[in-house]
Amino acid sequence: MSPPAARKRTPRGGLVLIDGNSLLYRAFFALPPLTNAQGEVTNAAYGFTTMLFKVIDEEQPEMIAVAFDLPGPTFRHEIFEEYKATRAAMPDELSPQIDMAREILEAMAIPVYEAEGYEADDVIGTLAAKAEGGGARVLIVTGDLDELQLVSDSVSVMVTRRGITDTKVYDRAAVLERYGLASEQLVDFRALRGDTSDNIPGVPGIGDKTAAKLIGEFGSLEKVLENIERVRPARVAAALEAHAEVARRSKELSAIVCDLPIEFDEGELMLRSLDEDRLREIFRRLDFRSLLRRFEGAADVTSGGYEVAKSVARAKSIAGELKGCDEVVIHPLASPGPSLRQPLLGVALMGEGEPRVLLAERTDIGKLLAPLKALLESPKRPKVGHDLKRCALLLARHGVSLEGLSFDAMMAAHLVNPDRRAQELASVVSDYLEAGVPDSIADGKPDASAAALAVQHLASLRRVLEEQLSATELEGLFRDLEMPLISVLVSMEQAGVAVDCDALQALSDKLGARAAELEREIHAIAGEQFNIGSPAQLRHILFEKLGLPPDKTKRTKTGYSTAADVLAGLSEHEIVAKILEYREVTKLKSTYVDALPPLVDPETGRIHTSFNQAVTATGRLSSTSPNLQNIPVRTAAGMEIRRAFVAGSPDSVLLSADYSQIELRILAHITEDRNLIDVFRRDEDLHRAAAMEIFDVSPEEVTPEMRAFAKMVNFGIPYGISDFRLAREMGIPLADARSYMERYFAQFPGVHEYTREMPERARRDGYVTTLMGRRRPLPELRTRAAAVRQAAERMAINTPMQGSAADIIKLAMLRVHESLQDRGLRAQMLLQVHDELVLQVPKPEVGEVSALVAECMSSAYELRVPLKVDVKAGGNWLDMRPLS
DNA sequence: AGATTCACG
DNA sequence: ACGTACGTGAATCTA
Repeated sequence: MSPPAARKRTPRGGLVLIDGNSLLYRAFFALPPLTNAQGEVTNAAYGFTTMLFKVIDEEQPEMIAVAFDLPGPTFRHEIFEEYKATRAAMPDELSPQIDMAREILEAMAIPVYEAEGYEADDVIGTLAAKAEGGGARVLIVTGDLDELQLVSDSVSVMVTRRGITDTKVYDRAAVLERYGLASEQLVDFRALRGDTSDNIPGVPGIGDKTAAKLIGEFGSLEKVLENIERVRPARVAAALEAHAEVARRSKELSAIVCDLPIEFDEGELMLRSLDEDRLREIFRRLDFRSLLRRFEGAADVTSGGYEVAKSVARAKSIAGELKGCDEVVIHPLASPGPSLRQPLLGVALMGEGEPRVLLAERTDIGKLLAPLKALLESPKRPKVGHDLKRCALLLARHGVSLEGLSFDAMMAAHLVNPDRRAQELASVVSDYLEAGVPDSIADGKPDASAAALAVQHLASLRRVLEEQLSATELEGLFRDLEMPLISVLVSMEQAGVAVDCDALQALSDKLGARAAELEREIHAIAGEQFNIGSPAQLRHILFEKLGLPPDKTKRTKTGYSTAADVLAGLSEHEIVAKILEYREVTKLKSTYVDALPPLVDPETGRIHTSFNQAVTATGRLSSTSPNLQNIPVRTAAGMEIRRAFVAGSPDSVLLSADYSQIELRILAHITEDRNLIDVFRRDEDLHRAAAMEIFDVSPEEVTPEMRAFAKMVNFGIPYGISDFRLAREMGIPLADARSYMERYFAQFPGVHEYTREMPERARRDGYVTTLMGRRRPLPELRTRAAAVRQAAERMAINTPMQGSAADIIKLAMLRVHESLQDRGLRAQMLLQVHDELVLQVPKPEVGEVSALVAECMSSAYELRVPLKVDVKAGGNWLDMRPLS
């Protein structure tokens, strides 16, 4: 990298304006508290300076300036005393860093502007307006989204996102995409919505959505207020009416002043040569080593003992080196986030020597990876990493299909301790290695030194965790189940699932209309406008205004519960049913119908969920962004959503295969309960059979109520249900529930023994295990606090069942995936929903695939009872017909 | 950020 | 004496 002194000046380079305070604040909170040799904290000054160089390097501006706030009140405090009143005072470690930054700017010959009684953004707004008037292009750099209001045809705004180096540049189009508004309307938007960080009040009850909708519809705050009678819903209109003055004042506070009396002197703004000697002195004093290197000649090999490679030539020689190694540690450099949409900025690799960091700076990452493609794709060259699924997905976007996944530290750490949610690299390292770790490592921040450190740590982690796996007899599960499953999940996530957005749009309109209608009716009954979505306001209406008797046994921390089951049992009052329907409709609309279409990948036209393999304490997968494991199915309205999940091509169908009562079959297997085993072997109706036992009646005498009761017992057992809860759910006396449970246990003695013995055994062992040896420590079983201990006892009962089911379907997934490949079928697994697999299948393959999937699933693991699988197929996830 | 509610197995 | 069914993820309200 060339020192900035040698930078070229492009004639049309434009003006860069930097919000000094905002960037320093961002850097201060984003970076670990770095200190120099004297113990002074320097993180903010360091981050600010890095950012400054980055912008100069990348933008090559012709002119540049930095604006700062001055201490003391501003004109905004005169308008509104409380302005920024909630803001904490500047941290002690930050203020001296502002002086450091000023000193660096002086050495770099960059002018600083400030104005008494105004903030840095007013100064920036003024300079931007003047520069724009003179025909210059302007780029504003800040950490403050409020400055987006300054975006225009020739002014764009670069905002920091996570950390400081991850930024996004907003032009008019980007503002419109994010807010659905023109930049000029953002002031109006903020006036309505308010801003807690600046303590700008806004209108109570109006959030992002409503504010954007109103401004989009009417154009400006003034237009909204003029047309207040046209504002719907009435609740919002009332709020506007009551707080119109606040909104007007909020607008005044929010608007950046663009006409301060500041002289605009092009000569002063021109980017000039910096004072290298002085800068070197400052950087040395502050211990800014990586910045110092810029002035000490180009050195690719760093002092940290790793090499940064930015050229294809170096990539080739690294590929040569790594060929001689048994295995390769690999760690991607990318910003955190959904892997399929993240750009890959580099890759750290380590064989037997020092780490090598491929960094895509001027060369496309695909070109850098090309020499390593064979190595990365070879199943015979084992790969070690952390979250290899993410790594594989990032590489796949550049045409590299990572194979030979051998050791994933995230997965290993999860198996060793599944109750620990945070499996980020940094926390795994700090748990298992005696090494302090800067947060930057796990964040996967595009930082070469962090990535180099990461691969070094991974090599050590691998040894430590392997020992732990072996000590807990988890190697088999790790090696033969979880590691191979990673590639299967990669292929499922890449495939994605097709969604009919038109159908969802139509459904959204329908649900929106219904919600509005219900809202009107509920307000009419209540006799006032209120936010039905606010439990606090709802409580007030139901229990105080309407005087409904609350269920005093159902209290939350903030008052009486208004959860659906409580509400349903509350009263016959007509408002209750309407509230329940309102809840259902708004839930479906916001969580699914409106949330799914924006998640469709523009490149594939499909939704790509992320399956997390290292989250649940029982070994299940989980699914995020979006969660496709909780798509509605239970209600009529919910089913419409499932119908929008489609095969994606006219010559394919969706095929769904699910295990029938897998957890209870596992229970039969574990307990060896004669009666339960027989029920499953004879493929009887389990709930009917249980009802016959409980009520001592013949098959024909079982009434629907009896069956429903037995069903509840059957489903409750795996959770360790209490007689108390059973009585309440069923609305029967406790004594009755108790005697029915006794009858149930008398007929299924093995089950009874299991529910008594399992917690006891687990207390002795300290953990429970699943059929395939997955382990969950339950130290709470030894605590004296009854509630805590009993909760752990229920986990001891539930985890072997839920966890074994997870083991079995994971094994089935491996076999399905492999069988499809072996047979050269085009069918593709898309989703796993705990006991169900969903595939997309070309129509000609349906017969073969259906048989294959059923076979793989039912023979995945041999139990004392058959594993029954039901297979269905159809054009969407709802309308499916049974196969097999 | 935490609490509440509710979607799924 | 104590609380009362396991495991998740997401949207929304509130402080």
